[in-house]
Amino acid sequence: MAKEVTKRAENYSQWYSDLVVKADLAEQSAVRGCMVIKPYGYAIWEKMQGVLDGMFKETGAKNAYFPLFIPKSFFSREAEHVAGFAKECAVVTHHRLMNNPDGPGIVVDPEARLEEELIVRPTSETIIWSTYKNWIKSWRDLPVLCNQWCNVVRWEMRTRPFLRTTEFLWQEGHTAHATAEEAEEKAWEMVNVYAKFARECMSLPVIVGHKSPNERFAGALDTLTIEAMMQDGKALQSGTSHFLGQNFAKSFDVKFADSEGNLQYVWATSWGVSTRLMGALIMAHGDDCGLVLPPALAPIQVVMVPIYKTPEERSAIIEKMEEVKKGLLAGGHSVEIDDRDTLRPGFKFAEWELKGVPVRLAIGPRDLEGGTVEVHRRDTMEKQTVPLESLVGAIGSLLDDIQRNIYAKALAFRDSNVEKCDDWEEFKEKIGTGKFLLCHWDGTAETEQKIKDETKATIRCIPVDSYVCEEEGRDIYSGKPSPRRVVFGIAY
RNA sequence: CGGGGUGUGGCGCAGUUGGCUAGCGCAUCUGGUUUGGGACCAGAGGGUCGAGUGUUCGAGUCACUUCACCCCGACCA
Repeated sequence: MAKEVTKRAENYSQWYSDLVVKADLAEQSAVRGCMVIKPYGYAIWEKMQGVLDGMFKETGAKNAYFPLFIPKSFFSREAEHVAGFAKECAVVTHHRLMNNPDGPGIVVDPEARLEEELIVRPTSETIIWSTYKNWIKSWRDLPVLCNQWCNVVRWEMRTRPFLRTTEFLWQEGHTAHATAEEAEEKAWEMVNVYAKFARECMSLPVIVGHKSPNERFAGALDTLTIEAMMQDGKALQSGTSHFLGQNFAKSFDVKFADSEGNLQYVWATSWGVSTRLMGALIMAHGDDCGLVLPPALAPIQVVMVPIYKTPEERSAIIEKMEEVKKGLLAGGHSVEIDDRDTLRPGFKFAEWELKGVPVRLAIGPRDLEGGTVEVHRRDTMEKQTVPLESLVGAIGSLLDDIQRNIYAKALAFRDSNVEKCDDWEEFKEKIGTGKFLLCHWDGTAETEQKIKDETKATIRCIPVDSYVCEEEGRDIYSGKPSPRRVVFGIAY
């Protein structure tokens, strides 16, 4: 039996297809780089959506929806933006199919060619700004704060489950402001919303910072990011917030009359997070037994597994469990009783562990007699026996503790893999071993590019709230002066 | 698009220098015993070996062609 367990552990240490598929989160479909998100995986996404949506509303944003198809001509307006996306777009050229006149099957009707091709949105800046043009006339119309939950398509050359799929679900916020200061402040507000969400809900320690010019969003003046470290030491850009300046306003001619009657271009931001966060969750917390979900995002927080021999015992235990469930539901926890009669307890234990359920309760004849419950926590895999009467309170604080512990564990891991580095030879040696290196950088794109070419490492961010190091030094590569250290890492 | 790899029951794989009836594990179905950490025994069903062409008395195995997928790179959230 020990052999069997070892074999499984080897399988699950492969983070992508194996863990994800076997964890019942997703199956890769036959379509290139697309994903089926199964109900359990989708439930996690819905949880994320719910929390984030609430946080957005607190900032004053409102949800809206814009079309999936964007006329090609919209893309010709913002040159820099298009250069960043045009290479990877799906294009609709026809609107009808017909029976194949030369044989069996269906073909595209050549008569049904579109006058103007439609682009399946890779992001919605162009269509949203075309719309904002009509919404914004006066300073009284500002700010405009819209968010959209939708899917987008980017025809990437290389895909990875959850991290870079051809089609993905996301949220994109687009705001318009009267002043640069207000827009910039909004960009910061939103990156901080993401950071708070990552840290408090996902138990994911992230570094907030600026992107270097090379890594900036196409068309942005400044890109703010939250960067996370996965368990292999690689970096994952988990969310971004862009200060777009007046680039889009100028390209789409969005002007407003200020309080003195002067026409001005608006100032813009955009911000988004995607189903990539699901990948972050899996890779940051998962272990050899499967997923480890933070209680705040777990679709099921507590699962109950009955242990019995006879039908009489079974009904008595299930009855007791229903009672316990009521108490837990009243305490605000999501609970499921696994009353499947065809599976043995050990199998169920393993299955729920795979799904990452934070807490498992087992009740058997012994517990029934003694008025106790066996409580198992997923993060540490520890078991303890708790008296029934104090269970609800115990579960509440246990869930809080798990939420904190997962964060602490991830933070400790990251801290132990971030170090300062001032020597180029040492940099080359260490960067491939799964570390973030805090190094001096001369601020030029050329140096960054050279470092990338030689080591695959990029500047993950210029940090503003963790690992901030404002000290004079010399660039790790060029030796030129540098005012501060930045975070280098190998990214997904 | 370059470099490498893999295609054999639902899943994961073995299959020798070509050889006769294509195997194994998991899963499934039936019956029984089990049930506090992924049960066991007995039996059963399920495959035109990715596709095509060729070599051969004979091809899962060799050659060529083609398709699909995976990994590495360029691109990227």
